[in-house]
Amino acid sequence: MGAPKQKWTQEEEAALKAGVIKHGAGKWRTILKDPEFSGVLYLRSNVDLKDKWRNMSVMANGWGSRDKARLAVKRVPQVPKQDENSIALSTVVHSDEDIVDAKPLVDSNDTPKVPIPKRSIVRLDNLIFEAIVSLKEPGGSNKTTIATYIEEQYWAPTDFKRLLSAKLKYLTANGKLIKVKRKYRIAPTPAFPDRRRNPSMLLLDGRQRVFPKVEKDDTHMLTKSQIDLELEKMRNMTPQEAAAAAAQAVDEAEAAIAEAEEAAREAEAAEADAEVAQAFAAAAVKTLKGRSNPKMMIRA
DNA sequence: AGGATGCTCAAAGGACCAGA
DNA sequence: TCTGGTCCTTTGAGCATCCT
Repeated sequence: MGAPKQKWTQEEEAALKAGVIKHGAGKWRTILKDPEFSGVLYLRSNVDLKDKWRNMSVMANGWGSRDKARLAVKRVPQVPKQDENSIALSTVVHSDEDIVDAKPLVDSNDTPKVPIPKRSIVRLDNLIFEAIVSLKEPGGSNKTTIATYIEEQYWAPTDFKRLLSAKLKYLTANGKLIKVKRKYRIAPTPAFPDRRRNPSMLLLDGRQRVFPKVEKDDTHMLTKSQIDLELEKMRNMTPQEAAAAAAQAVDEAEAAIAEAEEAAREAEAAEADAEVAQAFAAAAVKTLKGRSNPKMMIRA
């Protein structure tokens, strides 16, 4: 082999985790270019990141790399991007979010089988932001317009309207959206959010940031001069300071992952409850269908 | 407008090395 | 010898640009 083996340090691993949380798995080039991580990951290529993330995911699944290689589906032609992201992070970052899904993403074994269209799986709040941004309506967009936009762009579930209303309400309550005369527009976001408090910050469409779960007294807007000051500070960082910042990012990322894993466990429990409820409902329907006389049904 | 071409990026699989 | 970790190569999708 050409290059000598370079063992991944804890710092690099943490930077990778933080990068995946920030940009998503599969965005290896983006992570490498991110000044927040490039200082730590400068020795790594995008392929290295991908390989390391693959290893880390394999370990998390409890499979050895050889086991996984054997079990791996034989090279489906270019499974769409975001796939690994959705597999690896769906129980981490996205676990507490509504998902708009075009096709079944995984089967019961969490094994991807069906090639998924590019825009197949997205979070509803991201869609709402995307709709508002794309529609560019003065004063914001109303619910109907947003719904129409999303339905045109994505496959929407049957109870989509209800989900949308709930989500709009939630986002407005959280201060992420501003509602004026039935129109919604995006609330201004802090330029340099405290990521310890907003660890699951996500990048929307490479341009706009979404900050889930903003605590009431948790936001602070920065003025332009403050932003300039922050930028200047970053530029003047010594390697040691940059390393310290990276280490801090690592801690934050790990805390975020732990949090997300907890949320995922809760989601799984909720799913199990829902399955039980569904089974009861199905049994009830079956019982009722078994009765030939409709009047009897009503009385029953 | 739309087809051809080239570039970039990511996924996947295999090769290789080191340690248990 | 086996297994895990890292590196390398191949393949294909997406995108931008150029040309007809």
